Amino acid sequence: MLSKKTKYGLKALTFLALQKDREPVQIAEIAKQENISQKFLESILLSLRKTGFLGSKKGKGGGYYLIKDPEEIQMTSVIRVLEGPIALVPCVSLNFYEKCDDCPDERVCSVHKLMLQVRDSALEVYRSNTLADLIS
Amino acid sequence: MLSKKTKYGLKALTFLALQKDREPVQIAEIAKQENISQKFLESILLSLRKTGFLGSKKGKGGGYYLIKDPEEIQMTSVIRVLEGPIALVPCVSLNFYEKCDDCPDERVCSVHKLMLQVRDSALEVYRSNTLADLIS
DNA sequence: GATTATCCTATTAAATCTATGGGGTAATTA
DNA sequence: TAATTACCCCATAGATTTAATAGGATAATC
Repeated sequence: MLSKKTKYGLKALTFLALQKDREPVQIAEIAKQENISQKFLESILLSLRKTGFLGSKKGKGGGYYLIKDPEEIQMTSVIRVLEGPIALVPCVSLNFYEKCDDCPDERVCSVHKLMLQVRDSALEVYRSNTLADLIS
Repeated sequence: MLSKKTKYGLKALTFLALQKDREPVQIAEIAKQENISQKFLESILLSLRKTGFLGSKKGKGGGYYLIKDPEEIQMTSVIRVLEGPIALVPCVSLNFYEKCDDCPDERVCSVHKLMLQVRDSALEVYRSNTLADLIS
């Protein structure tokens, strides 16, 4: 299941991408428009800034704004930052690989075999979608 | 992330599918071979029996056995029974649909748009895999 | 210097997942 | 028919993760 963090983060990114100019938008306004807990959104936007998706400005007239063009923001990187691994099990994860304790041999593991395919199919979707695709 | 329940359930199904005949296999043996907590596995096998995948036999020489051919067991149904929804958000789920509280209009929701594609791609994988495919 | 709005840490509340415990029931075997 | 075997079922506890909240610090603007 997709976490609220990811869901809210995607909605916020979409909201910011839809702004005509790249003027800063306050957390409070995004939270209100998208029906998100303001404090929770605050931490999400913060992590999106730290990972290079957003810029911020303090003081009056401040807020958050997109730092790149929506066309350049791939869903693979957004998902990995907000949600973590794209794979459903660590043993098929490209960026968060981990061996299973219980599994003696991945090469003959049925779960591994199935989840490898699921990962690849999800990856293809995320790779072929940018933020720009989501707002069109 | 895939739950242990689903992971263990898939491993158990695979294990049973690999038995030459359809002789019952004891919970204890499956648990040992696949490194699964016996009591936990017990509840998983029970739910697989109740949903028509497995049969069981009590008393000496008893255990669980596959009730259908591996070719007839689609991953879509296995996943739905063990894991629940295939979709990552309820608003794009075919079998477990639910409207989002916060979202005023699904048709213009970016999360909805993205997750619809992810669901479809996962669905295609699960539909094209039977238990037989996982053991070959 | 007052106001605005982000920044940061810590904590809590809730939900879900995983595992365990203990006894009950049915089938088999002798 | 008695003993053994192995599934059946309920209840609960422990662990982990997620979601949300609180409170104050910091920086920029007017």
